[in-house]
Amino acid sequence: MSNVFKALADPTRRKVLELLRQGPKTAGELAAEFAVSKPTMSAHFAVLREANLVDATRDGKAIIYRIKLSVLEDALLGFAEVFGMKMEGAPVEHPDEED
Amino acid sequence: MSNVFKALADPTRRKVLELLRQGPKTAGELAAEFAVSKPTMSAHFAVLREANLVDATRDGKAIIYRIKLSVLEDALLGFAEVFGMKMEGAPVEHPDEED
DNA sequence: TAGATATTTAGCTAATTATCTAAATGATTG
DNA sequence: CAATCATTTAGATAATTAGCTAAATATCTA
Repeated sequence: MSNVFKALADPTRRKVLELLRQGPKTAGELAAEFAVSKPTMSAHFAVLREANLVDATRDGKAIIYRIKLSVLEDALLGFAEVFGMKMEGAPVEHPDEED
Repeated sequence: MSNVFKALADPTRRKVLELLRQGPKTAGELAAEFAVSKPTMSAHFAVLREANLVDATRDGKAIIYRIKLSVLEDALLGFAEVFGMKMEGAPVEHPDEED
Protein backbone atom coordinates (compact mmCIF):
# COMPACT_ATOMS: atom_id res chain seq x y z
CA MET A 1 0.00 0.00 0.00
CA SER A 2 2.86 2.34 0.77
CA ASN A 3 4.14 1.42 -2.69
CA VAL A 4 1.01 2.88 -4.24
CA PHE A 5 1.50 6.23 -2.53
CA LYS A 6 5.19 6.22 -3.40
CA ALA A 7 4.25 5.62 -7.01
CA LEU A 8 1.69 8.42 -6.96
CA ALA A 9 4.17 10.86 -5.43
CA ASP A 10 5.78 11.53 -8.82
CA PRO A 11 3.92 13.74 -11.33
CA THR A 12 5.28 11.85 -14.31
CA ARG A 13 3.87 8.61 -12.97
CA ARG A 14 0.52 10.19 -12.17
CA LYS A 15 0.38 11.47 -15.73
CA VAL A 16 1.20 8.01 -17.06
CA LEU A 17 -1.73 6.61 -15.14
CA GLU A 18 -3.98 9.34 -16.52
CA LEU A 19 -2.91 8.49 -20.04
CA LEU A 20 -3.55 4.82 -19.42
CA ARG A 21 -6.99 5.67 -18.17
CA GLN A 22 -7.84 6.36 -21.83
CA GLY A 23 -6.82 2.84 -22.76
CA PRO A 24 -3.78 0.57 -23.05
CA LYS A 25 -0.63 2.10 -24.52
CA THR A 26 2.82 0.82 -25.39
CA ALA A 27 5.92 1.93 -23.52
CA GLY A 28 6.95 3.90 -26.57
CA GLU A 29 3.62 5.65 -26.94
CA LEU A 30 3.73 6.65 -23.30
CA ALA A 31 7.36 7.73 -23.44
CA ALA A 32 6.56 9.95 -26.43
CA GLU A 33 4.38 12.09 -24.18
CA PHE A 34 7.23 13.07 -21.90
CA ALA A 35 10.42 15.05 -22.23
CA VAL A 36 12.63 12.48 -20.53
CA SER A 37 14.64 9.59 -21.95
CA LYS A 38 13.15 6.17 -22.57
CA PRO A 39 15.27 4.49 -19.91
CA THR A 40 13.98 7.02 -17.41
CA MET A 41 10.43 6.24 -18.45
CA SER A 42 11.19 2.55 -18.20
CA ALA A 43 12.21 3.10 -14.58
CA HIS A 44 8.92 4.89 -13.92
CA PHE A 45 7.04 1.98 -15.45
CA ALA A 46 8.92 -0.36 -13.14
CA VAL A 47 7.78 1.63 -10.11
CA LEU A 48 4.19 1.47 -11.32
CA ARG A 49 4.50 -2.28 -11.89
CA GLU A 50 5.92 -2.81 -8.42
CA ALA A 51 3.01 -0.88 -6.97
CA ASN A 52 0.78 -3.20 -8.96
CA LEU A 53 -0.86 -0.17 -10.55
CA VAL A 54 -0.19 -1.33 -14.09
CA ASP A 55 0.06 -4.55 -15.98
CA ALA A 56 2.57 -5.13 -18.78
CA THR A 57 2.22 -7.62 -21.61
CA ARG A 58 4.42 -8.06 -24.60
CA ASP A 59 2.86 -7.79 -28.04
CA GLY A 60 5.50 -8.42 -30.63
CA LYS A 61 8.19 -5.81 -30.31
CA ALA A 62 6.13 -3.59 -28.10
CA ILE A 63 5.18 -3.83 -24.46
CA ILE A 64 1.64 -2.80 -23.71
CA TYR A 65 0.81 -1.18 -20.42
CA ARG A 66 -2.64 -1.23 -18.87
CA ILE A 67 -3.79 0.55 -15.75
CA LYS A 68 -5.14 -1.63 -12.98
CA LEU A 69 -7.87 0.72 -11.92
CA SER A 70 -9.18 -1.54 -9.21
CA VAL A 71 -5.85 -1.47 -7.39
CA LEU A 72 -5.79 2.31 -7.53
CA GLU A 73 -9.37 2.44 -6.35
CA ASP A 74 -8.82 0.07 -3.48
CA ALA A 75 -5.80 2.04 -2.27
CA LEU A 76 -7.57 5.37 -2.44
CA LEU A 77 -10.73 3.95 -0.99
CA GLY A 78 -8.93 2.22 1.85
CA PHE A 79 -7.08 5.37 2.71
CA ALA A 80 -10.11 7.63 2.40
CA GLU A 81 -12.07 5.35 4.69
CA VAL A 82 -9.69 5.97 7.56
CA PHE A 83 -10.58 9.63 7.30
CA GLY A 84 -14.29 9.09 7.18
CA MET A 85 -14.57 9.87 3.50
CA LYS A 86 -16.85 7.84 1.35
CA MET A 87 -15.84 6.90 -2.15
CA GLU A 88 -17.33 4.92 -4.94
CA GLY A 89 -15.67 3.23 -7.84
CA ALA A 90 -15.97 4.48 -11.39
CA PRO A 91 -19.56 3.83 -12.44
CA VAL A 92 -18.55 2.75 -15.92
CA GLU A 93 -15.86 1.89 -18.37
CA HIS A 94 -13.16 0.17 -16.47
CA PRO A 95 -10.78 -0.68 -19.26
CA ASP A 96 -11.00 -4.48 -19.24
CA GLU A 97 -8.75 -5.47 -16.47
CA GLU A 98 -7.81 -8.89 -15.25
CA ASP A 99 -4.98 -10.13 -13.12
CA MET B 1 -1.05 19.17 -5.22
CA SER B 2 2.10 17.20 -5.89
CA ASN B 3 3.13 18.23 -2.40
CA VAL B 4 0.14 16.42 -0.98
CA PHE B 5 1.10 13.15 -2.64
CA LYS B 6 4.71 13.58 -1.64
CA ALA B 7 3.56 14.09 1.92
CA LEU B 8 1.37 11.00 1.78
CA ALA B 9 4.18 8.87 0.37
CA ASP B 10 5.71 8.39 3.80
CA PRO B 11 4.03 5.98 6.24
CA THR B 12 5.05 8.01 9.28
CA ARG B 13 3.31 11.06 7.87
CA ARG B 14 0.19 9.09 6.94
CA LYS B 15 0.08 7.80 10.52
CA VAL B 16 0.44 11.34 11.86
CA LEU B 17 -2.58 12.37 9.81
CA GLU B 18 -4.52 9.39 11.12
CA LEU B 19 -3.71 10.36 14.69
CA LEU B 20 -4.76 13.93 14.02
CA ARG B 21 -8.03 12.66 12.65
CA GLN B 22 -8.92 11.89 16.27
CA GLY B 23 -8.34 15.50 17.22
CA PRO B 24 -5.61 18.12 17.63
CA LYS B 25 -2.37 16.97 19.24
CA THR B 26 0.87 18.63 20.22
CA ALA B 27 4.14 17.91 18.47
CA GLY B 28 5.29 16.06 21.58
CA GLU B 29 2.17 13.92 21.80
CA LEU B 30 2.54 12.97 18.17
CA ALA B 31 6.27 12.33 18.46
CA ALA B 32 5.63 10.02 21.42
CA GLU B 33 3.80 7.63 19.08
CA PHE B 34 6.84 7.00 16.91
CA ALA B 35 10.24 5.44 17.36
CA VAL B 36 12.21 8.25 15.77
CA SER B 37 13.76 11.36 17.27
CA LYS B 38 11.86 14.59 17.80
CA PRO B 39 13.86 16.52 15.23
CA THR B 40 12.99 13.84 12.70
CA MET B 41 9.33 14.19 13.60
CA SER B 42 9.65 17.94 13.37
CA ALA B 43 10.87 17.52 9.78
CA HIS B 44 7.87 15.33 9.01
CA PHE B 45 5.58 17.99 10.46
CA ALA B 46 7.24 20.56 8.21
CA VAL B 47 6.48 18.46 5.14
CA LEU B 48 2.84 18.18 6.22
CA ARG B 49 2.68 21.93 6.80
CA GLU B 50 4.17 22.65 3.38
CA ALA B 51 1.57 20.40 1.83
CA ASN B 52 -1.00 22.43 3.73
CA LEU B 53 -2.32 19.23 5.26
CA VAL B 54 -1.94 20.44 8.82
CA ASP B 55 -2.14 23.66 10.71
CA ALA B 56 0.17 24.53 13.60
CA THR B 57 -0.59 26.95 16.41
CA ARG B 58 1.43 27.63 19.49
CA ASP B 59 -0.21 27.18 22.87
CA GLY B 60 2.22 28.12 25.58
CA LYS B 61 5.23 25.84 25.33
CA ALA B 62 3.51 23.38 23.05
CA ILE B 63 2.68 23.55 19.39
CA ILE B 64 -0.66 22.09 18.49
CA TYR B 65 -1.18 20.39 15.18
CA ARG B 66 -4.55 20.04 13.52
CA ILE B 67 -5.35 18.15 10.35
CA LYS B 68 -6.87 20.18 7.52
CA LEU B 69 -9.23 17.50 6.37
CA SER B 70 -10.72 19.61 3.59
CA VAL B 71 -7.34 19.93 1.91
CA LEU B 72 -6.81 16.19 2.06
CA GLU B 73 -10.30 15.63 0.74
CA ASP B 74 -9.93 18.06 -2.11
CA ALA B 75 -6.66 16.49 -3.20
CA LEU B 76 -8.02 12.96 -3.09
CA LEU B 77 -11.25 14.01 -4.69
CA GLY B 78 -9.56 15.93 -7.46
CA PHE B 79 -7.32 13.02 -8.23
CA ALA B 80 -10.06 10.42 -8.03
CA GLU B 81 -12.20 12.44 -10.39
CA VAL B 82 -9.65 12.12 -13.17
CA PHE B 83 -10.09 8.38 -12.91
CA GLY B 84 -13.84 8.47 -12.94
CA MET B 85 -14.18 7.68 -9.27
CA LYS B 86 -16.79 9.43 -7.23
CA MET B 87 -16.04 10.49 -3.71
CA GLU B 88 -17.92 12.26 -0.98
CA GLY B 89 -16.55 14.10 1.98
CA ALA B 90 -16.88 12.79 5.49
CA PRO B 91 -20.56 13.03 6.36
CA VAL B 92 -19.82 14.06 9.94
CA GLU B 93 -17.31 15.16 12.49
CA HIS B 94 -14.74 17.22 10.74
CA PRO B 95 -12.59 18.32 13.65
CA ASP B 96 -13.23 22.07 13.71
CA GLU B 97 -11.01 23.37 11.03
CA GLU B 98 -10.38 26.90 9.96
CA ASP B 99 -7.64 28.45 7.94
C1' DT C 1 20.52 -14.75 -40.33
C1' DA C 2 21.60 -9.72 -40.43
C1' DG C 3 19.54 -5.57 -39.66
C1' DA C 4 16.00 -2.73 -37.55
C1' DT C 5 12.88 -1.64 -33.83
C1' DA C 6 11.19 -1.54 -28.95
C1' DT C 7 12.28 -1.83 -24.47
C1' DT C 8 15.01 -2.81 -20.50
C1' DT C 9 19.38 -3.28 -17.81
C1' DA C 10 23.93 -1.47 -16.29
C1' DG C 11 26.50 1.95 -14.53
C1' DC C 12 26.97 6.52 -13.35
C1' DT C 13 25.84 11.30 -11.12
C1' DA C 14 23.30 14.97 -8.84
C1' DA C 15 19.56 15.97 -5.97
C1' DT C 16 16.51 14.72 -2.34
C1' DT C 17 15.19 12.37 1.83
C1' DA C 18 15.15 10.31 6.43
C1' DT C 19 17.73 10.01 10.07
C1' DC C 20 20.86 11.41 13.87
C1' DT C 21 23.14 14.62 17.68
C1' DA C 22 24.00 19.14 19.29
C1' DA C 23 22.63 23.74 19.59
C1' DA C 24 19.22 27.54 19.27
C1' DT C 25 14.62 29.58 20.08
C1' DG C 26 10.32 30.52 22.67
C1' DA C 27 7.55 30.29 26.61
C1' DT C 28 6.60 29.19 31.37
C1' DT C 29 7.78 29.00 36.26
C1' DG C 30 10.23 29.16 40.52
C1' DC D 1 16.05 36.26 35.67
C1' DA D 2 17.78 31.54 35.65
C1' DA D 3 16.22 26.98 34.97
C1' DT D 4 13.27 24.04 32.57
C1' DC D 5 10.31 22.34 29.06
C1' DA D 6 8.73 21.94 24.08
C1' DT D 7 9.99 22.37 19.68
C1' DT D 8 12.73 23.69 15.80
C1' DT D 9 17.10 24.72 13.29
C1' DA D 10 21.87 23.46 11.97
C1' DG D 11 24.92 20.43 10.29
C1' DA D 12 26.25 15.84 9.06
C1' DT D 13 25.60 11.17 6.88
C1' DA D 14 23.60 7.16 4.54
C1' DA D 15 20.06 5.68 1.53
C1' DT D 16 16.98 6.52 -2.16
C1' DT D 17 15.55 8.67 -6.37
C1' DA D 18 15.35 10.69 -11.01
C1' DG D 19 17.92 11.51 -14.55
C1' DC D 20 21.48 10.43 -18.24
C1' DT D 21 24.28 7.51 -21.96
C1' DA D 22 25.73 3.16 -23.56
C1' DA D 23 24.96 -1.59 -23.92
C1' DA D 24 22.08 -5.74 -23.71
C1' DT D 25 17.83 -8.37 -24.80
C1' DA D 26 13.86 -9.70 -27.42
C1' DT D 27 11.17 -9.61 -31.48
C1' DC D 28 10.21 -8.90 -36.16
C1' DT D 29 11.39 -8.62 -41.19
C1' DA D 30 14.01 -8.53 -45.45
